Amino acid sequence: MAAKSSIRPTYAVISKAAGVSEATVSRVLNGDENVHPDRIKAVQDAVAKLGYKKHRAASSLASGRTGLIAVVIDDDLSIFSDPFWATVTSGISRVLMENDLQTLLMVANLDSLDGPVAHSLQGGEVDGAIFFQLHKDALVKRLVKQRLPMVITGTPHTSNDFVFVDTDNFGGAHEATNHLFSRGCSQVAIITGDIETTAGRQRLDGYNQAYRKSGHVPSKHLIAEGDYSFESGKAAMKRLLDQVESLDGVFACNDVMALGAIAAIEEAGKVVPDHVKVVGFDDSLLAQTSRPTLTSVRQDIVALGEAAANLMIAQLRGEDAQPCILSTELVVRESA
Amino acid sequence: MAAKSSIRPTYAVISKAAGVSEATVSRVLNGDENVHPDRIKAVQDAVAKLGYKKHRAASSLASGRTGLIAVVIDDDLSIFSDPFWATVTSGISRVLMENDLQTLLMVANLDSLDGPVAHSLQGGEVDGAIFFQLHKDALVKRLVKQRLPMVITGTPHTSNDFVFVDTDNFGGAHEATNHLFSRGCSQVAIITGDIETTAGRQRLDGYNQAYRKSGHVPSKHLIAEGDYSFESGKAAMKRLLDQVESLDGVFACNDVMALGAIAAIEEAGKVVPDHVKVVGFDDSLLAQTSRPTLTSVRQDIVALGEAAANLMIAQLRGEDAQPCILSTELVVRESA
DNA sequence: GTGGATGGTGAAAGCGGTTTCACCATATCG
DNA sequence: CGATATGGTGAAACCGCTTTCACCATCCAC
Repeated sequence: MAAKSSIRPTYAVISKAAGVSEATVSRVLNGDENVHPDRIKAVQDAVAKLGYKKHRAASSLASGRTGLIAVVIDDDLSIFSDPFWATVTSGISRVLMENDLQTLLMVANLDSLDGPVAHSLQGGEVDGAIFFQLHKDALVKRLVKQRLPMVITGTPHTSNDFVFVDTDNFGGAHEATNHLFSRGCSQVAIITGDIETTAGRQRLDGYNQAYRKSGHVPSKHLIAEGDYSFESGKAAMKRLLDQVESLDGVFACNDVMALGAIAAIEEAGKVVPDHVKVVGFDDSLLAQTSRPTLTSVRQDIVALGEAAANLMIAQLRGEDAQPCILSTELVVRESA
Repeated sequence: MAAKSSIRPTYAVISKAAGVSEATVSRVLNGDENVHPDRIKAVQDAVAKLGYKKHRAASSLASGRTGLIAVVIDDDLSIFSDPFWATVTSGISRVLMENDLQTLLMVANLDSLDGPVAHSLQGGEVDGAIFFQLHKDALVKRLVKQRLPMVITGTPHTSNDFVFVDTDNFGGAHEATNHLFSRGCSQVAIITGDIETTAGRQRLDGYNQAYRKSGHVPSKHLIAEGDYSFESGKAAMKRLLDQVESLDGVFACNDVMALGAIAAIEEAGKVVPDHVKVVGFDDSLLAQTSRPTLTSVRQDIVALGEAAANLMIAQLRGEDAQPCILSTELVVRESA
């Protein structure tokens, strides 16, 4: 038994100080309605005076609630280069902390239905889990069945069963594409992200719809697939420039690929935005520091995290949580 | 009492299945030496067969150990734009998980000695804490006194008392500066980071020493102070160009400022690297995607996290943990 | 062969909360 | 006015694991 660094007061102490039973202390501290105001006050005073703080482990053991929410991140490439998840996580963490919940971070490969993460989540070690960018939803589906409260950040493939929050990928892409047309472009290409992901798919859909609405017809030649990396953006742009001579606008599904595209355009001896206009997505730091600075679709990433946390809290309260789509905003800079 | 989603086996079940007492089950599961091999096997078999997993809360309550390590991040600007901490954290998290410890994420303002974070840490809710970039060490000092195992990521100001891991800021800056001289520069400036931080100070020291070793004398005019932001880098560079006509090299203490510097240089009508060579620090994604691509000092950020986690684990085991400095590597690209 | 280490074990007492249950007051009803 | 709900309360069981303690074997030395 590890020596306790300091002797914390327990219910025994509080109840004595307040002149009530431990049961009543518990009632007060858990917001039970049926306690006489006088005793509520007595307990609260004692708690304040003695600087009492509940012992999490003891509370968990007795109640079955841990006060822990897992934030589960697939152990993927993107994490190491993209500040996105860090920002979302900080939003989540803040809201959870305000609600007296703690954030348990799990970075791991989620393919296995049997890894340590899966065990933790199934083993009742947490009260809920917030997932990021789902590639495979086998694990999540199972957890839903076990009635673990969950929130997905990013739209899942089979959306009906899950509670999720997401940026309005469709709307953002739509606006980006429209912007290029309104700037006078007539041949607008798209460099997609991974279209296996819903975000990638939705951005492509937004592009397509904007294209059709503009009266133009989106040609297959104008669609190049990327994977969110700089190199893929550059390569895709090279292909596009080769195939479509009159190309004068491109919407890249993230900022990194947009920079790749700009690199390719300049290597081809053309100038951004004079010859080809470029719009990115994310409005990351890159968009502000690149030259030319990048017009980009901004998403409120912190808000995304906060929304995820709030949906989780709603579920824990037993309220029913509706999926939530956050709107985007186009930030116009030099590139388009 | 929340209904348990599934009935987990308990010691009662295991001990019956293995034909031993619960005490012995506990001994086996906690690696007690003095148990007969036959019983160890019996228990292990029962555990495997029944898919037993320890109940964390119960274990914590009884043992006083929570199995939780806090990763504490000051609620600062940098977090939202810099992927640095995310990467470190993922390294930490991985190592902790491999050692059956969990990562509790706390993003909060650490100025107050009395906030929720301080309470959690002091209240025995975690077995240890890993801090990032310390600005104020009042809280940390207090926790050290309370004998909470701690690791600081980044060199603390008063280093003697703490266990910490850090990148070799001095060495990296030294190498960067040397590189500029070896490329033929003679007037090499530095754009420092926040020199209130030890990292900022060490990088400046490395620059100074490299300068002296080269036989040149570092002039005060060659030192411009920045704050790690793009704008500060740009402004600093503008000042430097105004003051030192013959300037032909600059070492910026991070990549973002290096990009700011490049922007200022080009605005002044000069060319990188022909007229002025630039070296950054971090080797972030920015360094690879900027144009010209950026020569930068690379630090192994994941390793930094892993080292921090390993130092924590060593402390938990009662071994004494020595501070640890990770070496850097200069990645040469177009800018210098 | 006896006394004292030593290894191996189980019963039982916690750890610090939560929750059930029985109980005593009042308040409400017919 | 007796019978029945209702609010408020404390005693005690319990959550699942850890650890102390007492105890019984052995094993060793003398």
